[in-house]
Amino acid sequence: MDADACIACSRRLCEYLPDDPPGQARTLVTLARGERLDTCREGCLKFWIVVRGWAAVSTGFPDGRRQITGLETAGDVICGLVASPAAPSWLEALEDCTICQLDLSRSAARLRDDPRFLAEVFHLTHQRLVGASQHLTTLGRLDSTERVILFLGQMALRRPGPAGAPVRLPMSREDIADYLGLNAETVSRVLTRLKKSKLVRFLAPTEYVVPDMAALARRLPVPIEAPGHDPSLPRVAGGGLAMEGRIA
Amino acid sequence: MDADACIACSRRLCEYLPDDPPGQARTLVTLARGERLDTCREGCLKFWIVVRGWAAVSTGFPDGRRQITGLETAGDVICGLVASPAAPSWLEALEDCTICQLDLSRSAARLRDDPRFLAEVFHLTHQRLVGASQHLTTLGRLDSTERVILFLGQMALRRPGPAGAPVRLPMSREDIADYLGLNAETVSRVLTRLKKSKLVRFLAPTEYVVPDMAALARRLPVPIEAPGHDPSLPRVAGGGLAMEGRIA
DNA sequence: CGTGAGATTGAACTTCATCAAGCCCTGTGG
DNA sequence: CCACAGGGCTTGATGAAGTTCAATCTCACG
Repeated sequence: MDADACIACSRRLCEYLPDDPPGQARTLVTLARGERLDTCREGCLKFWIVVRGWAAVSTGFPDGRRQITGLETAGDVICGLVASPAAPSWLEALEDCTICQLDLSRSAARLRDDPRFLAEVFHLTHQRLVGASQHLTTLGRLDSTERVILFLGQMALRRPGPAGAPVRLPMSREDIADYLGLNAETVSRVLTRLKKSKLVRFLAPTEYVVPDMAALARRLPVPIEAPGHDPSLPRVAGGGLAMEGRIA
Repeated sequence: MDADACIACSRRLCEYLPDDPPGQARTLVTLARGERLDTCREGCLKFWIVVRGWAAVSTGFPDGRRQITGLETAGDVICGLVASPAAPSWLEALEDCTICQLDLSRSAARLRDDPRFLAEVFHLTHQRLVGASQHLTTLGRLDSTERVILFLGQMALRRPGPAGAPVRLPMSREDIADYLGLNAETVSRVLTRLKKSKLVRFLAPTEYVVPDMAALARRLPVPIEAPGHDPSLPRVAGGGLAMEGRIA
């Protein structure tokens, strides 16, 4: 198994794998853009950790409408349990990416009594809930310009490296639209307006620079922050006592 | 303490209260319409259980925009940790209601190692995440008519009692609008259109009947189901082994 | 150099918000 | 008992915002 996977996965969920044969429980999957992994319905305990590239948690309607509920990149953990019986939900590669898939089903009986594991999955789920609630508010109460500004700001914050350096957009206009509850043409129009206003500068259709993050933030009624990362808490490497900072 | 509270609370979180003085850790709060309970920011472990009436989990912007992210009634549990540092978030009474407030902070050290408790809060958070993701998709991809139809259908399913009986709307048009990402006038217009189409019949502005739930459902690209209640699993009374049905 | 996917732009149209007026119902005070 | 006040609901007129459809442009790739 590629050691890079473990570097990306700060949560170290794989330490909960069964001791015996390392076999099928942990696999590295490579997805080409557009490929999907389906969330399992019932009776399985799977996790996906993005190792490289960007992927989207999406849901779809029979008539083709699609909503992206989360954008995930290296180190992000998706809990396979998130599937709802209502609408199908899946993980979709926005660009070529690598996913570490953990199947802990065989250890389920043991893990059900393991406080460290339970605290870890609680923390993951809670982080995701906070992110989902913010995104929900974005879709419900921000207009198209505000949504795009917030998106550009958040992507800039999530990119590793110094502030002010170029940000790469790992997805198409249509993907952005499906994340923001808009359509591709609207996204494009908002982007050209933002270019003209000098709030962002595009080096290429998928690469931009934010010259003045504070100026971006002033256009929004909410602070810009990376979703799913609580800046008030130190990131707990190694997992396990993740509730520490919250239950104290 | 009112015994009704414990009847409403199928989760029985109060069994995790410290044994010693029953004191301040468990209080019944009565809220008049519009009153709020603020989510605590840091270092506390509180839960709210709605005993009677309806309340909303809301967030707000400085400019006055409001988004309701969840509608809660008797038996629903709100995890106080849900607060995000970004925008303020609170629980707001939509009508006069009673809330059982549990403060487990003093037991936190013990609970951090209690698998039953951890499984319980994980389950609560997960249910909430599933609901939030569905609502997010609703706001992102359904038009105003679809949103209102889904809302009316879900409220009908959440009401105890036989299908087809009258449903009471415990909230104003503006509250509905803030839940659905619309404004009050639009909600009103959609409702009159639905009345004319005979899909719903209104006995009063806040009471309606759905003569044919299947007909409602046919107007939607998603099935109608009560948020936060996974129909595929039996409701586990008494809490504790709530992960049983999921991790197996 | 052609091809095709993605991005941009324009024009027409639909949907929803905004502003304003009027209605319904309840509670209150003369 | 009636008049009135006020909150919530409804309805209309208008305009802004976003979508749809279609045409064009850009650019990487064969």
